[in-house]
Amino acid sequence: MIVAAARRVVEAEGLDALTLRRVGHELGTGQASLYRHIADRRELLELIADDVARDLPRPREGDDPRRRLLDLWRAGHDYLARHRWAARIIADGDIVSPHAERFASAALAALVDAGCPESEALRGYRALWHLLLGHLLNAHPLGHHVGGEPATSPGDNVSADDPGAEFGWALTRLVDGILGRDR
Amino acid sequence: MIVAAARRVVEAEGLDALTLRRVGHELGTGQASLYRHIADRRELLELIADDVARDLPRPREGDDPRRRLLDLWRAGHDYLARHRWAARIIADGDIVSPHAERFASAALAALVDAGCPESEALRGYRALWHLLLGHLLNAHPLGHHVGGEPATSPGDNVSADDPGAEFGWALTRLVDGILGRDR
DNA sequence: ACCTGAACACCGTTCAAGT
DNA sequence: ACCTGAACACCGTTCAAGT
Repeated sequence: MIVAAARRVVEAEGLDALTLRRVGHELGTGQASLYRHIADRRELLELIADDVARDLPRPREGDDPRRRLLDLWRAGHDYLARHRWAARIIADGDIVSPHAERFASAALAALVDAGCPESEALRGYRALWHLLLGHLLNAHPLGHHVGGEPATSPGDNVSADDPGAEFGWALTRLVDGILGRDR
Repeated sequence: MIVAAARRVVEAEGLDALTLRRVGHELGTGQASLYRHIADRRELLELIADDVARDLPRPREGDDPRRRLLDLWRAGHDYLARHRWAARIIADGDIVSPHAERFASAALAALVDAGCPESEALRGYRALWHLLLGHLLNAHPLGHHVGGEPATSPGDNVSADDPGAEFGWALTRLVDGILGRDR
């Protein structure tokens, strides 16, 4: 399968290594043959993006709603952090991914369950998604060295070297801001 | 000046149109001549990214600190939204932009002024930057059509069609979450 | 009818040849 | 010494020629 071959390349060598010639070679065929199955390179990117989206996490049952919301997004972040190339694909093109919509629906529902008014849920979802995307796409914020080394004060166990924890910190703040909860 | 020529191209025709041949033509010279002034294409991107960063907004004086913080980020967003290609450059490479650091320092100081503990300011800054970057890079969140059309309820004057206002909404929530303020 | 080698129009980058 | 035309090693995409 062409999607499987493309994913093998992209997981092993990154998005820049994903050329049609490389995928063709992986399948033991010429690059021109790929055009029997896809319209262009963009479509191939769309297909592998949807393929990763298939394994986006589902919400866990049972926890309290706010916890469930936070865990879902944190799990989504950690999963996509292992497949950063997917974030790059989503950012460039206007990709429509059916499998991603399942995650989006779950995230929207979790937000409402946690107490977000329905009229704000969609904007809240988008805000969370943009926060996630920003974290995935930019390891180093604008002007790395602002303020010198991260002032690791006592009790500050979240360093920039642990992107998952850093996202978790930001996520909690944004969720609390959306839910209007004081900590 | 080579940077000016490159910016002319990128502003008029977008980042994908920025080829070295095109810039060379703009300057009335061959593409090979550019290598007298820059090491490679990446360096040219870095130079024009730093060039936009020169005009990033400065904080306004006088307002109350929270307002000043919100205005600074909102102005930063609106400015970069007019130069979206810059966000793409920052997202791909590990760009170090001296001019961007001035904005970053101001944003950090504004956060502290607004009451953010120093030990959290850097993480707060990064969270805000990632939210901004996510907004700039992704016009359409994962699976556009979740929940059908944005449920524009009465009093909901922020639609997805106004990216500036949408960012403003998310920004306010994240800032309030960081500052631990209840609305 | 289906597949694909070879070609086309690009790209960033290099380097020997020109001044 | 400085500049650059022409070439090189890539791309995505097309299409006529092969089966």
